[in-house]
Amino acid sequence: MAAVVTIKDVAREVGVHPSTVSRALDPARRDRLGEPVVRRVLEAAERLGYRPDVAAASLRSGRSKLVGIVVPDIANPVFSPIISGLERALSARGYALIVADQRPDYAGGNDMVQMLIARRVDGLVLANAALKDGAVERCLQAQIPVVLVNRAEGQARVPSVVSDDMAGITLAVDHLIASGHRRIVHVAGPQSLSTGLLRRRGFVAAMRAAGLDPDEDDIEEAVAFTREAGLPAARALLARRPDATAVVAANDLLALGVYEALREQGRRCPEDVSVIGHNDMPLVDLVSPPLSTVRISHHEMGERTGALLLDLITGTHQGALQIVTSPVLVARGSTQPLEN
Amino acid sequence: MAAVVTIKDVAREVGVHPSTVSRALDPARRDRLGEPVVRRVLEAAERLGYRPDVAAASLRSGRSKLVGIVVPDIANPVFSPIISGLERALSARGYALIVADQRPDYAGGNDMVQMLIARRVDGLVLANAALKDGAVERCLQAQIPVVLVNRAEGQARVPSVVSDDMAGITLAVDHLIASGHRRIVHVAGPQSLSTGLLRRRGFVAAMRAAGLDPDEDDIEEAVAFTREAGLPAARALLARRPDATAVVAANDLLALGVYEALREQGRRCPEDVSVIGHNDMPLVDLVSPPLSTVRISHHEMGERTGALLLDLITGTHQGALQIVTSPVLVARGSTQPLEN
DNA sequence: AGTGTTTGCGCAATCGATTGCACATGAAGC
DNA sequence: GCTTCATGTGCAATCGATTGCGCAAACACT
Repeated sequence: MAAVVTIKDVAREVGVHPSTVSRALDPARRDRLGEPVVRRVLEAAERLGYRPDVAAASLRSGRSKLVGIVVPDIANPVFSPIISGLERALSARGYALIVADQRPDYAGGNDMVQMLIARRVDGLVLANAALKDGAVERCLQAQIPVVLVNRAEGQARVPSVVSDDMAGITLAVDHLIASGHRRIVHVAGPQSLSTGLLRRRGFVAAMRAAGLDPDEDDIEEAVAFTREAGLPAARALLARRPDATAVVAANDLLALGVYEALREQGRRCPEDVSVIGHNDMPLVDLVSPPLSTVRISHHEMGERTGALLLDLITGTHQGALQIVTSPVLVARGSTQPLEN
Repeated sequence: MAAVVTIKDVAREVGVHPSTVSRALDPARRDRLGEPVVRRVLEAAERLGYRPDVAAASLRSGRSKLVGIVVPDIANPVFSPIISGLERALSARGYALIVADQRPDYAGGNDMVQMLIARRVDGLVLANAALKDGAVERCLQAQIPVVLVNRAEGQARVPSVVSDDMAGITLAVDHLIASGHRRIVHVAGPQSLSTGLLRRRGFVAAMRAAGLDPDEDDIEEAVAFTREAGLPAARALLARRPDATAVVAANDLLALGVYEALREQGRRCPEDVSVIGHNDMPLVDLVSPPLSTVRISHHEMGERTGALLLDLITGTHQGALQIVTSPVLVARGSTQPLEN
């Protein structure tokens, strides 16, 4: 009873050739057939409980209806909504998603990419691209559609979906300036990542636009986008610039590291120093004080990545290959107008 | 140049039959061959850059080296570490992971399970099982190995990996009792989920063990494991039991809902009321006050789930089919000894 | 030396669906 | 009434790897 139903069973049932069933089941090829046959095939397939064997179809056609995503860390609250949005966009069109976690011990991550290519994925999403990334090369020469998400590449060789990082930081800086702050410093992210680089550039540009001219000492680069990396960076920065009244962090985790550094020094946030993050991760509204930040809709980025990739796979794409989403400012309790 | 290398190419190169190459490449079947042949095949495969076609192998052998997981919400901080741990365990042994997000609009979620079965996954992980779950039926009759994680089923028909919920709640209750609390109430989770049910039972049992006898009014069931559901439940509970000095929440998100309810009523935590959660999600150490909770290692649960499932798939399993991990108490600022 | 057994590898069928091509049927054109 | 086409369906090869079976050579044994 649990015998698996194949296309032949359906063909026998209806009294047609298997190839006819194959065509009837494919909406794109359906119209080459007579309407009554199609109807009978569909009905029989339904009744017998036919499920196409993806492996067989994939072997013959070369298409797997599978998309791979490589992420640095699935559990990172930045990436999980991206995966979620992506999965939503893909499954709506019959594609499934393979998630590969980037092991830190494989520099470049070609390994995961190779694995996914060996699995004959129809497309690939890279959520971990560095500014110059070897994995991108591999995809390019494997002729496989690929979209970068969250982080872009140095040269825009491949499509990407990112937040407007420069604009986001500008939002943060302008918010502080509007509150009267002038001595504003920046905890930057790793400069090997587009997010780290662009946010730093954005910081400098926004400050200049306000007539301020930050120098090297106003910026400290954290080695990673983590709380752990944020703490020493913030310590160093606050030591160099004890008169700073506000800190712009390149992301929320770094901002939390700044919180810790301030606490160590017995300085209060926001009374002594305002702090603003970036991303608006879950729960940052509940930390103390509630973190002001710049909201990026990672879920939406995931969905748009999926849509773009599917268009690329089916060859129906038109429109921009570089999608940029607009961040919005979320002011909470960690920033306040400068007193006096 | 980018021509894909098949097993035939390798065979021709070495001067043996394709079947020999197939055997030489499989460690399990390798020992049936002569050592020099194996060596030459391996060398040639490496040199030519041979990558097995998973679709073809899957079609013929019926094994896909693919495992599916169904989760209620990828972005939920409870599930993402599970996925992460699972992926780690699987990829170490050459399996890839397909993630399917459970749409709320499909009651029972058989749909996702069907999709995964149609993709010929070798095994399935269900992270969303209700106490009586139709999806489990499907897996059972599809004869496909399945492991439940995080939530167990009512009857233990299938293997599962869960935290010891009763023990966890006991930890929480005992911690409060040791701090002098007596009027302790419980915000329970949905009773249709094993986590909700067991934690509630655990609460009652632990209280009784301490010589206290909680009644219905000391417990309020939230409709979901969310902050949003926690708020009204906490409101109702605190209204019924205004003299309560401590609240045990069935998970951290509910505990945060309790925070909000207390704030509404102008009561302070922990001075007026102690609150303890469950799970130790990321960032709950940074909320105000830092949340005392019971730590569950979801990442570890994911890894053990993967190991168990692989054993089941390869038929090499021995040992328990119901794995229970031990939670630990994490006391932070939201609980304090009862004054006076 | 002859028989029996093991070892090592080739042969060919097979998994289930897709697809280029061939062919039959009926309609249309002159 | 015969050629020309269009339309709808069947035929069979094919994708790449796996695997049961069979056979030959090498070895063991009396």
